[in-house]
Amino acid sequence: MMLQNVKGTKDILPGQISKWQYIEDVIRKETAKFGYVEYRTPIFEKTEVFSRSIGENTDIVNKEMYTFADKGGDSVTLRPEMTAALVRSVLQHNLHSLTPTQRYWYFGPFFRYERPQKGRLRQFHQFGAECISSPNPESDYEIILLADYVSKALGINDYTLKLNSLGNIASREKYREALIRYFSSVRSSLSADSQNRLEINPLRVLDSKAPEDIEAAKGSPNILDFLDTESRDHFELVIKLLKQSGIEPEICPRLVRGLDYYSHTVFEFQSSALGAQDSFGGGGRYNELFQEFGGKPNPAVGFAMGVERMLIILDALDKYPGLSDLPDVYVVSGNTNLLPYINRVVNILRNKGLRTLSDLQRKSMKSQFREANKAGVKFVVVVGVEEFENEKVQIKNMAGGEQIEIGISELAEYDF
RNA sequence: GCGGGCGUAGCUCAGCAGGUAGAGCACCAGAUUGUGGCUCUGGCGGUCGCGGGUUCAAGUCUCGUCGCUCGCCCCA
Repeated sequence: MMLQNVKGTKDILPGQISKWQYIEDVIRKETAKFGYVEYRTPIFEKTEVFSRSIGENTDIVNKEMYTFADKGGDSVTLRPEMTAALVRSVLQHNLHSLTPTQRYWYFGPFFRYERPQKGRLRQFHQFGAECISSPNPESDYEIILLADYVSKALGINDYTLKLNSLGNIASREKYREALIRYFSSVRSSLSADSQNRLEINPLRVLDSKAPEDIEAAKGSPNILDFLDTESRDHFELVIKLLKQSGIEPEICPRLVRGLDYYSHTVFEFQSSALGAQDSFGGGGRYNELFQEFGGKPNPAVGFAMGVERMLIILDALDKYPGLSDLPDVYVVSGNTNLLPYINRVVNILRNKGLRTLSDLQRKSMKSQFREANKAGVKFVVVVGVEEFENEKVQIKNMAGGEQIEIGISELAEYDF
């Protein structure tokens, strides 16, 4: 084999690019409806940006980060997610003190060193949004609604919204203790992985896929029973607002997420069109992250959606509108001596705004027609010796086959 | 890091119980010398992922290796 791409990376080939552009267009339109503005940060950051925020004992930090020392000896990391980088940037530029609320969206590549499988790559793309500086449930609602708008605008109508609350820090700590007590009592029936999780992050025993863990988790305490009044009120208003907007969340008390910085609301968007990795989006509230970075406490909530996973869903649903990046016109000629005249014609067409091709291979007229046909143009403009001598061009409609002749002086005004 | 499946022309694949490679599509060119799509004819194109082993002989058996893919872990 010749040189190949790096494992877990994908070339986005020209035949696929219109799908990407379509998704990006939809994202721009929908986020604009909510008044969110785009945010771009560097592809890599100092390693502490992620290790400190995401959690030292998460898989992302432990084994999935692309971390390396640069020539100066600094440890840098290809971003595995956006939230930490964006919080770093907002703090650095004091954007959180310029307006009451900050609303941002982003789109770009992210990197995680994992074994690739369906819907999981080492370089993948996420679209996401962050709503910063509001502690209130209406911002949780707004963020989920934005994800809903984008999903539905893309035609993903039948997704499942899984929703849970981890509560505030006090609630979560109480629950954590109860959970450790419970799982310790059935420890021997847990999978090896989960016995390990019990030490590191007991919440994650809950969403294990191992049958014995699922069985064991059935009798586990319910996190929702541990929410204090503040946490419960918050969660209930989020649910109420969503329902009023026609979004029916599925309450999943065992939904926890792999990033340590979440509290209160957490959620996932799932679709049956995907494989084992069935969630195409997820997010939650992160009220403590600003402090982690040394800033003043500042509440926020956000989500991220996997673009490749949305693509899988759209492919399965065949949900693309008529996407076309086909050229409009091909200028055919059999005679290279006519190049100046050909180019004059080509330029007139391009200045009309038509996507115009011409032959670069010095092929026969027949071959040029074949290429024109394959390219999918609606019109061929024929420029031969006779046309040159008479200052004319032939215009052939490829669909019907009819052909007319007009003067080159009329070409600029001709209605194709 | 672990487990399953796969690896033959650009693509999709065939190749029976081992005897030194085929099809369709795609691509290129012709079918009475300025015109496509249909049809016909011809052409280009493969060290059968790579390396070792068994054999007179391996795409076909065997071992290893690499790659792809699906799944586990975890996430988007």
